[in-house]
Amino acid sequence: MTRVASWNVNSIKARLPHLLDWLKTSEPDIVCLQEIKCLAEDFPALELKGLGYHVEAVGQRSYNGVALLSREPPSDIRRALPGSEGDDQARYIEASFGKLRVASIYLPNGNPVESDKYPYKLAWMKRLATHARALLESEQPIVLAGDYNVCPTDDDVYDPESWREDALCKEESRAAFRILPNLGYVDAFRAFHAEPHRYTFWDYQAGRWHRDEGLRIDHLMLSPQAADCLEACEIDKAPRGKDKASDHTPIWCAIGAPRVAAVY
DNA sequence: ATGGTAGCCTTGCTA
Repeated sequence: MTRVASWNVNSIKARLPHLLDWLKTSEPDIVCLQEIKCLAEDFPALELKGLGYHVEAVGQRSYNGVALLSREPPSDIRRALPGSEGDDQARYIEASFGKLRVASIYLPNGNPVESDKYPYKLAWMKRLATHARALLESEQPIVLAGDYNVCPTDDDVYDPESWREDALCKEESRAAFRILPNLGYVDAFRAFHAEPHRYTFWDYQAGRWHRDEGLRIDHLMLSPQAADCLEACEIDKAPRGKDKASDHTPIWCAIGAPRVAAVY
């Protein structure tokens, strides 16, 4: 059984104590981090190696940045989406851990929608979908994990009307996200939880956490071969309630041993 | 009551 988690930490340096605590109590096998907000060379790798994790990061100064932590050493590391030539934003890393392929994704926010950030988001999502489709040809278990900056439906938003024209909820964003399930990827959280108003992000402002007014924007999207072995998926709200918390909280899933392969 | 918070360093920008 392999446990894969995703957590937008909103600065790895500011969140290192919380991350170390959470790793000790939750013991995930693979962790996908987003918004590390530092250069890869400044990532606090020694502290994580002390807990037995391998570290691979794609960073940039101040903004963005993604990383993979893993018990098993990674192989075949990809550090950008195909077609990202000339795009220096650190938003994608992907690697293999045995037969499992895992990506840590920090999808562009896209606000304000009148700016060039929104077409950048949609173009980035198109590149992600094209790559996600190509990955399926391997017929292997795949987890595309991360901060997608998309609320898939109104059930994933505390106040859908006020968010309807936001880049996280606009219909173009939702349609671009739906390409993944339409290709065959499974939203691991929704495989177990049909109830509305389950969130992974609560804004720092306006008491959103204390009112439980959040968004579900962090997703674990599983290829059919991974979904076949999916045993659990949960949002761990505890880290969001701590002092000096990230505005996101971890989501994780458990993937069991492969079952008997289909025979034709 | 048109704000509020957090993190980076570019004390404005991003979210």
